[in-house]
Amino acid sequence: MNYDFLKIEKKWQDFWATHKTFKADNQSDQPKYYVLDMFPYPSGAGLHVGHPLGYIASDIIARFKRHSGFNVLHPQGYDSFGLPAEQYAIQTGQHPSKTTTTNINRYRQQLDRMGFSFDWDREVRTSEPNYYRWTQWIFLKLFDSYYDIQADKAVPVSELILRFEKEGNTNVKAHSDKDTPVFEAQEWKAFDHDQQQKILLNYRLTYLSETQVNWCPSLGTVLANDEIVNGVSERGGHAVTKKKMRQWSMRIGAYANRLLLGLDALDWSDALKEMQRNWIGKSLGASIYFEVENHPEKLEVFTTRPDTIFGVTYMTLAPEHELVKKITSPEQQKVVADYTARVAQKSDRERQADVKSISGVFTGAYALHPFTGASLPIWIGEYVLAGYGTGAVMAVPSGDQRDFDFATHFDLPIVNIFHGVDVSEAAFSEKGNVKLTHSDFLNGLDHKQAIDRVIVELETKNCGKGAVNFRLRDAIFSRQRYWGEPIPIYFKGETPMPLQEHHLPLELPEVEKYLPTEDGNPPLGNAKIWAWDEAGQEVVSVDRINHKTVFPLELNTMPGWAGSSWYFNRYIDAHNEKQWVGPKALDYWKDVDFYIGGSEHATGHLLYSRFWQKVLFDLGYASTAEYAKKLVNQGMILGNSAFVYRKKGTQTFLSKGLIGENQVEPIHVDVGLVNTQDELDLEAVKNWQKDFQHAEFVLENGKYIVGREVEKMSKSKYNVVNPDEICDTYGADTLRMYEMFLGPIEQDKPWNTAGISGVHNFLKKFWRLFYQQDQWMVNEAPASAESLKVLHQTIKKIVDDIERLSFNTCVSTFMICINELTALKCSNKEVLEPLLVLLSPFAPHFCEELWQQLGHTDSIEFEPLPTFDLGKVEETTKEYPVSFNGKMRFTIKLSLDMGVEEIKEAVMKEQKTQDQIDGATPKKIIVVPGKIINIVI
RNA sequence: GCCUCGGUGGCGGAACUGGUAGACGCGCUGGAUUCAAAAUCCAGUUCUUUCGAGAGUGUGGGUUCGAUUCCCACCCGAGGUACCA
Repeated sequence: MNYDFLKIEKKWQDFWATHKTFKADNQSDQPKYYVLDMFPYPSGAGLHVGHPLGYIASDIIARFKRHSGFNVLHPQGYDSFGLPAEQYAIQTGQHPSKTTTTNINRYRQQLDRMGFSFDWDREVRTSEPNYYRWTQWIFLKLFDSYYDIQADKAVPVSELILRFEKEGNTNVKAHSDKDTPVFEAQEWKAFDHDQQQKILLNYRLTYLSETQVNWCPSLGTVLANDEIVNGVSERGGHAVTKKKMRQWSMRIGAYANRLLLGLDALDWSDALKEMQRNWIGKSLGASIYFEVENHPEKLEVFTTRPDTIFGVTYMTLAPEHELVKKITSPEQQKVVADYTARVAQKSDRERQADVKSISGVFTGAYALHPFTGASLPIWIGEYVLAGYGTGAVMAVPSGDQRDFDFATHFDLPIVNIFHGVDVSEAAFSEKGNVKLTHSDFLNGLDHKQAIDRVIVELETKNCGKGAVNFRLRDAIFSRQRYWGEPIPIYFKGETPMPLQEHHLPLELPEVEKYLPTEDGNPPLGNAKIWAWDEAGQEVVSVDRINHKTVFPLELNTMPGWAGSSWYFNRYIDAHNEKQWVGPKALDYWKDVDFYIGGSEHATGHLLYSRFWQKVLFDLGYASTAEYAKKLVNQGMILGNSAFVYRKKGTQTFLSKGLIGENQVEPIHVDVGLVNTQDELDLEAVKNWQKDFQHAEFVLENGKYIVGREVEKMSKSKYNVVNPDEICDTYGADTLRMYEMFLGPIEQDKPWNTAGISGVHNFLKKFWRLFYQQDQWMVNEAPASAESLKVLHQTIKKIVDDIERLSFNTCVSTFMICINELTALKCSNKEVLEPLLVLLSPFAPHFCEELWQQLGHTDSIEFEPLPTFDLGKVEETTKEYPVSFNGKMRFTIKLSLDMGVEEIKEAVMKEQKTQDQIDGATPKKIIVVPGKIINIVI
């Protein structure tokens, strides 16, 4: 019997599906283990060999843990709301749900072929009402909560209202909008409903506000900071500008510190934790309030260098700063207006592009130095960002290079406050031991001492305080798109009103057009039935809005990250109709034990989901404050692009070796047209694209050899390798093992189909220990000592390596094992049976089949892992290398249980007989038990 | 610029806490088998070499009896981030 992988793999995939082998129970006496993959967005392109890398690794863990006696939860689903489906809908008019379903079916087919042990009964799709109902429910929970700074957690708004009724808001310490008014209990009670709601909105964890947003005209939507890369949209690379819009936001800023502190306890890669830390961007410093001459307003700045306060010679505001309009002197009105208008027109990209050119304008107003009372001109400068700190800086040209450059450019004064430092050429921004000068009460103090002192002084004078600032901004939550979760809110005038829990799901309405409306409303503005009848408690026709109980519903939808911020919880109890997750199921599964996915989600999904988890934890719904204590980032599998070389301006293509001095342009050709020797199939390439039909190929040694380059796998580079094709030619088990064999899981590595034969041969070799020319080889005779030693060494190594996620060395270990057993002609059941169990996480179909051939009737999946016997692995004696001054001279066979002194004695004896060193006396002998003996002469 | 990770044969990579560097696989070379091929098996494969040996893990230093591994400086690559005050 041959190794017929196609037949075997089909057989076992069907078996697992019909027997629901991987269905996990929410109740068990076994310990639980939750293995999670980042769920895919089902794109139209299908999977390439890079996609399953993480799924293979997590599947190995899941299967390994089942063998180790765990009740394993290993679910999978689809993040199925998103932009590509909607853009396809705009082009074709096809409903996105239709294309989404098609794509999901294709994904499922491809996933099934690879033999993953997913519990598909728990599948979630974020675009299904029975799922997004709970996404909306979480939105309502956020709407109904505020962040209490004293309790350091989210608390229901009902408690906030009780406090307002009792004592107003003067003593309430909570994260809230800056412009929240101060009121007493009496005043609160006197407010009407709308006024009260408006104030409460300033506290809610999700709130409406007029904010500067990143507006992408091409996509017709706002974008969150993490959706913008290098000043253009992450998707499509379109320009992004600033715009003021009334938008829903999430008060993630309230959690900045906890999100930062929580990282320490997580078993995530340092790189990823560092990315989140930088993104959160905590800095320590001070807030300082400057009086403005002849104006009641105060100018607040944040600085990390309050110690340089006496070096301040002017102030700079961001062009968007709200005080700009108020304080600009009449003479300066025009230049200031021109300047701010010019800056507003620039896109983020343009603004980032000319970071080096200095621009700015004087407002005509002056601020007063809090200690010296000196007049400080207030300027506007592009280099000050509206979004960071207060959007205003105190400029210290001697201590900050940007301030220095600005001052030099506009001829503003520079005061040197650093003793013995020359600041004529550049600012001194080090925080070393240099003492301050020209700094009044700070004279003679160093950086650290001065900061402490000046904060005390600021606080006594009531013009500043020590402060912490975070770079992390609140996350804009509204998207002007169709294919996303509707926000469960309707409007009574200006006041947003939440739907009640029992009204959910608020289902996405049908629309005729998926584009925004002509008056700029989001696509939901096209829906005919999209108003809320308060009396009937139902969604009704928009025509009825003038009726007194019928109100418009929110037209924006939620962003892509909403559904993915909690899906891992839903898997735990995916069919619960009454709750987001049932407490009993949650209590059993709790959190994710092993999470795997790409590091590109560091500042998006992985931050937002931690935020939501903490909110849900504070409110008593989630079981832990961090849902994934262990996270692994799989690397990318890169494509091995193939190039042909066209002689400039001709249709002549030169084989790689013939390029020489010729001017050529490299052109991508499909990697499927090239064999493992880099030889191009000329007939196939002519049929592949019209451009090549009349091409002339110049060959070397009768062949056209292509050039190779490693790049990201992508359709446009024609370097995509389809896993289905690999499964057809080599089988899923080979593909699984080969992907693991390519290199460390966390590392990027190039795909090379040529290398796969090594892994495939391994499986064939292993098969031959069972069958040779149709003859069943397995015998029940006791195995030889050598065979048992090979077995036990293998078990030990594999178990160790899986634990440290070194899957590539696991594959090598299996290969060595089978090579040795083949050499020993070992076909003993005693050896092969445990090996099958050990190998089955890697090559599950292969092992199930042979397991059955060995006479078992149940799946190998729950077979306990074989244990190793150290006595069989270790020998009682061992060859020790003996080196002299680190150089190896001879080996000596010693008993393992010898003590260090005994070993030394034996070595000395041996050394004398060998007469290796010419009469020298050893200074010392170093013995590392089990490893090496070194003699120092 | 700053932060993080990495740099080992022709290639992917191994060497886990300092202990015989290059496991395993690809590729390549030679051989067996075959009419031939495929498949399979065996041997060799870091470089240099006067065949004694010598050099060798990005470069230069250091610690150590001993360094791919630890320390310092630098070079290169990847990812993140950036007028962040």
